[in-house]
Amino acid sequence: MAQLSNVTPLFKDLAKIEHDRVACEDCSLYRLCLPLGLHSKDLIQLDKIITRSQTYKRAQPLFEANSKFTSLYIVRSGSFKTTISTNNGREQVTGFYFPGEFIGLDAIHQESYQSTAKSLESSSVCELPFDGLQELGKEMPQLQVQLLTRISKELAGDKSLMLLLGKKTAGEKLASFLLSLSKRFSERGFSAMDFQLSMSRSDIANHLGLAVETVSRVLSRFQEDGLITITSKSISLKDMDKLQLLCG
Amino acid sequence: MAQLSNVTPLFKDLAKIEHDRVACEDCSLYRLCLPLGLHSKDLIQLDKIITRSQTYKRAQPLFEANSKFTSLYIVRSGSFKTTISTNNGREQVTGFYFPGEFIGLDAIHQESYQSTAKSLESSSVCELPFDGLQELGKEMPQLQVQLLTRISKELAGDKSLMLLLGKKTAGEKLASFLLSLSKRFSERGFSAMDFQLSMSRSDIANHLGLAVETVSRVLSRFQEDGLITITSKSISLKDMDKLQLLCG
DNA sequence: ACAGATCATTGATCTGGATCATGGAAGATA
DNA sequence: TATCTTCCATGATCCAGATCAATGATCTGT
Repeated sequence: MAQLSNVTPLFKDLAKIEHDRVACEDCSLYRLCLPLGLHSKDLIQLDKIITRSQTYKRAQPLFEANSKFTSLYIVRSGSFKTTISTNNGREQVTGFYFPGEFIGLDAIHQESYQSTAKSLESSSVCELPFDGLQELGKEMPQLQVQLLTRISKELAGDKSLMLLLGKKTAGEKLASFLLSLSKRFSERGFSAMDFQLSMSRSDIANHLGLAVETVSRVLSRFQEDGLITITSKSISLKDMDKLQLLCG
Repeated sequence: MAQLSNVTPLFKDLAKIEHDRVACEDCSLYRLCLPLGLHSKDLIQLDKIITRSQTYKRAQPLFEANSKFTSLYIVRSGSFKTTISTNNGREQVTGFYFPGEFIGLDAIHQESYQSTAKSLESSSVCELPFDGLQELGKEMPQLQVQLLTRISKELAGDKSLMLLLGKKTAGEKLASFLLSLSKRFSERGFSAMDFQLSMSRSDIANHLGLAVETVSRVLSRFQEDGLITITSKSISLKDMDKLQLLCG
């Protein structure tokens, strides 16, 4: 079967870059991002404390667990995963992050990051030093509201994931996962039906509390049943209604 | 074997009440609660928007999923559980809440609660209307910081729970759960070794992604191995070091 | 104080998904 | 272009924990 031999990295060009100098106001992520709802003059203030990163190559860490917490990050292009570990080294993928999404929110309450964040492909971020953000927050309540809203949304997502991990079968897990990706992609102006999986099968398996082999098998089954077409990293959802039903 | 025939409800008297009129300043939960770090005059403002509830009896809902989101709640006495459900009615216990802890943070980003909260025993709460809180927040950045810190802490806890649900064995799950309760009780000035389980075995099982029978068996095994003593709702941790090791 | 309902414990059996094993495809490195 | 390594798919086997079943303990309401 023909494979796409040279897959374009996901979201690479979503934020039109000139990496290091694009004001929030001009960024194509604006409507998905933190600044939404801020006044233009506030936006300029915010802009001042943001650092736009250079490119992270695949698998490069954004921060490591237990390192000092200094900044929140917003994905600018590409994608990331976060993981936490047990003492004896078992690892759990706690989330995948796409453009406009925050990374590091779970560290705010303490001195150091509790997860490790790694890029899944060639990616970039906006760095928001937390001290600076708090300073700004004193004069810009709307910024605090935004932050609170975002973190609440992540919390809600994690509660749903608990339901998935605790109560769903392998098939339900995969169906839920694919539809959740689909939703996030379409919110970002991409096709809800056809997209690239920037993460490996084993990242998916780990995130959903499954073995890689199970993920492979279930995806193959979904394909046989005409629910999806999948070749390596490219997936196409053929029957979203049936997938929806399958979610449990 | 002798059972405690009439177990005193957990935490019933922690917040010395006179239910409806105890200023935050005088509340025994002060150091665990939201107001921590606020100036005295701010505290008075905060006090004004807080409603102190009457007693919720066992299994009484604090709010239901899909009802309109209006308020955050802080447990004042007793304890609560929150649950979410799949479309086809399977339920996941997403958290247990003790005095000084927030309920409803995952609803901030939307119009309605996404979970249902029910009391586990005779309990009471402080109700914080979210609109009022936001108004206050505009003049009291410290309040926003507190809120952000609390929600981040819950987020971090949920990430750890994902690790537990996805990667731990039944024994590791129970050991982690018991130690986590122990920690929270001792933070509240109670014994870290001896406490009451206000939730049923089936709530525990559900929360940890196990069957009730498994919870029973593992607890019995822990008892045989001298790690704990347990009679109905009363538990006593006999070997915290070994339990710690068992967490994985 | 009693009856019915719910909750907890323990044993017997079953199963979904893990683990083990293999071979092939696709990136990475040089 | 060859070699190494990681990733993915699929088959065979196994097991931790689910499910089924039965009994006793505890709670609730009257």
